[in-house]
Amino acid sequence: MDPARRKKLEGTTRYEPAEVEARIFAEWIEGGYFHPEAGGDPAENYSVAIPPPNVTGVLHMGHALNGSMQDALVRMNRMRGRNTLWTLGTDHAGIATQAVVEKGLAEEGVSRHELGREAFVERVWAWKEEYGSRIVEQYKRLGASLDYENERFTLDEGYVRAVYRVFKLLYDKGYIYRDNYMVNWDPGSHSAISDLEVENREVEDTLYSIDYPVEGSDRVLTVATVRPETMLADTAVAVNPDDARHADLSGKHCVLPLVGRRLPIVADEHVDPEFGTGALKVTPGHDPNDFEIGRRHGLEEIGVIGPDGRMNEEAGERFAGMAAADAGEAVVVALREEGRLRDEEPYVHSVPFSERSGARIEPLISLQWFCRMDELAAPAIDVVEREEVRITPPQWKRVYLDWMREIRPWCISRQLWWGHRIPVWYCDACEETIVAEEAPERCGACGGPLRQEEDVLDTWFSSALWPFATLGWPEDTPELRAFYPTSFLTTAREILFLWVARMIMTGIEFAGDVPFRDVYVHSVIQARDGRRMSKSLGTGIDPLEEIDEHGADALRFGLLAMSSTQDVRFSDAKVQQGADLANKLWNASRLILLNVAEVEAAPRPVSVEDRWLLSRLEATIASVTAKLEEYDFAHATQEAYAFFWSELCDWYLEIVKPRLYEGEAEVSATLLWTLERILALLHPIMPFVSEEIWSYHPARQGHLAVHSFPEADESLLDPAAEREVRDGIELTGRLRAWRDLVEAPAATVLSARAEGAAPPEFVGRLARCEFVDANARLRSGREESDMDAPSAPSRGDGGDPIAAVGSVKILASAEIDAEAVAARLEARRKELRSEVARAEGKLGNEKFVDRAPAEVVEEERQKLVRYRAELEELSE
RNA sequence: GGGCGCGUAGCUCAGUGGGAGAGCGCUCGCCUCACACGCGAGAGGUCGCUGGUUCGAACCCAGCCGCGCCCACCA
Repeated sequence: MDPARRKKLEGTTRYEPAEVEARIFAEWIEGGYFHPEAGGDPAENYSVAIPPPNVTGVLHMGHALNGSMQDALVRMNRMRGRNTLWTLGTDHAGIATQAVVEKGLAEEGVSRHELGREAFVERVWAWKEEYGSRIVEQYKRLGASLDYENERFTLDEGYVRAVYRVFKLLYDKGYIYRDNYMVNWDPGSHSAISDLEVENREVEDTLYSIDYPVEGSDRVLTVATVRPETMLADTAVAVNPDDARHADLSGKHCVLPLVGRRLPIVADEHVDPEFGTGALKVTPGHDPNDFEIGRRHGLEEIGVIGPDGRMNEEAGERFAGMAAADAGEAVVVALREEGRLRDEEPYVHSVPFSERSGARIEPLISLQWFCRMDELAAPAIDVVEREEVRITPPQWKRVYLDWMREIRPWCISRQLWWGHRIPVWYCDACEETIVAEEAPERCGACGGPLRQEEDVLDTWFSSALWPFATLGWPEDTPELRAFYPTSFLTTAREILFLWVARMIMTGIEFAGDVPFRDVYVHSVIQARDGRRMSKSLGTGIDPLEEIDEHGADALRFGLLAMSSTQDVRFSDAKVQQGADLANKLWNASRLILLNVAEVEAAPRPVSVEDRWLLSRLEATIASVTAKLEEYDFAHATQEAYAFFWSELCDWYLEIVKPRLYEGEAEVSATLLWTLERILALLHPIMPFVSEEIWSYHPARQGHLAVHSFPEADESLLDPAAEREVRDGIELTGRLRAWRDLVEAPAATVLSARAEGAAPPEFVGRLARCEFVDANARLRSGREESDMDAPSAPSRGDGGDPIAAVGSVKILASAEIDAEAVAARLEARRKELRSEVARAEGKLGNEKFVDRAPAEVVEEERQKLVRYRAELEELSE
């Protein structure tokens, strides 16, 4: 090792991620490791398309978790030598981005309408150029091995071509159509939104009961509503066909108070006779259910609330122009004046809100573009049923299938300016509608001028094409041939329908194959107090702050360790555990790298503990790898941690230190081999610290990022060595515990005699016992180590045993307090008596002996024999 | 209204038919020449409640109590 490097390694007793991470990342980029050449076969290659973050986005904990998972798998497969692509890109995020820029304009006192469409869109692009790459830079901080040389955007030129092609193809198939239909109008973003972008919240409203007089009689039908202003658009009253109370009214009419309109009384199954009086006012223009009833009965559809949330002229001049909520109050006043208001009471119910703007949804009928989904859904259901697309954990498969089987038409038009403007042109002269991938010059039918549809497409319409549009579809590109289908997708469950399902549908329809083979639905990391992390609640935890404070490796390790099949609270302790692990890796590596003899890295076992270590290493590699492959990140991290920390550091390194300091070649080779493999194994999880340490490893030829991933070597598995060392470890622990209990001074070396087979050498050294055999000859202990000098000449010399610890007898010694020993003895006897009683009870139970598996019974018998023997010994 | 899931050590979570585990926190002892972001040894749990199945239940079944999430058109 270069003397300067050696000096740095010697002097750095703490791993400092901040100093390392930026430098290492630059080296990876310099190496071009994350940008693959388009070649090879998708089945052998490995590719992942990142769920594109919004351009307006900043990295949140969900991105960090999702990114850590993807990067772990991407790095592992890249190291395995597969041609690996992790596609990078961002989503134009129509509503969110438009809102950000509009807010900026508002601060300048300008509205987008004053600016005009073209200028506004230019402003958004300018904003995107300036701020749109923030999140990309943040992924770099995480260490994500994305292909930064080829960043995609859902509005870049090629991508727009893909979107228009898909629109045209779906239109030509008759799936896309334009219709007047009930939509979720979001007054906040001033656009229709899809069902999936609506969330229901519990709200306390007032339920008003209103009397509708029945025409030509004294009777009234009392109906109830929380939105009195909608009564102005009522076009019927409905009752349940089986409701005896109203059976005679079918075919008659009510008179709408305030308005005077005649309302037919219709019978419809939807009406719940238990609710109120069993009469329902029907407002097809402003209620989704009533809309359905209206269509069933051919009712008139009247709209009284406009897209601006205000009453229009249909509401009558008394209410026209008022905000809907104000109109509601005015209607109540008017009804009260007319004596039609029977009752009002507080009423808690769930109400739709826009997830985009937070505004209360205004259901209204509007002319929109829709896409019929059932034909697209059918094959997408098949592939999941047949597990050509596997969904993990499996309960989400059914959730997916249930939703897909009841899929409804998708409202794909949005009344925004930022997005893919719908590729439809209208001729006002001859009323021709032209759908085309490129703007036509003039009307094909009459040659008249054309105007393009004003609306843009739902952002998810373009995201649905992500896995293949990013690879150049509809062109037949080398990238598409090499990397489609992608290998897997990790996702939060909240976008299972919004995004995942739609990618599967479009992938099959347009790219000729499923977009990915595996979908892993990950858990949600909640805030520390169990609430959801949210910007508006102020409960978010900033991953970048965590990285600043603890390092990217620590955050990655922590997130993977805390991930689970169920939602979990963010755990600072797990991130700290990751930081501690990075530091421990660094220091254990220093011990090895600064003390090894100059040798090759190779497994060269010469003792039972060497064979044990190599066996445990290979078993760990096999297990961690399997866990990663099955998306069990929590156990993968835990097992890697446990092997490294307890088995390698706590035991093996302590055991072999004397050999290492002596410069023994075999142990040096074995340690370098082990270090190489554990660094490679951990690299997908903790890429920075592993890469940094690797830079000091004598076997290094290139970056660890492209080093081979360890494959478990079964020939090194050694169950006999594992058993022997495990027993030695257990014995060491018991001897240490005994020392503690009898308060043996730390410096005292106990004399002991092993009954039966001698324990491994390390037991004596680590437990500070000197083993003497029957001839009182030193078997191990100080002779082989240069540990501190013997404390006193008071060591036992084959004297009387004063205690037994397992198969070891402790011999009398001046430093050991006899009373403490006696107390310890008694405690152990008590323990043993209870164990004997338990085993006897079990074995005395005939049913247990008869019905339990033979090996379970036999195991119990052996335990009993052991416990009895030890008890007898102690009772002497 | 339907569906899914969760209640295990002080905290956050593993374990899912044969003697209760991890990390953190806590107690005691150690600045032992890789690491005090460390080392060694401990304490701490009627595994939500009640019944059932079983030789045996944290684990399987039923009911109940508490909590979370998703879907759904009850005015």
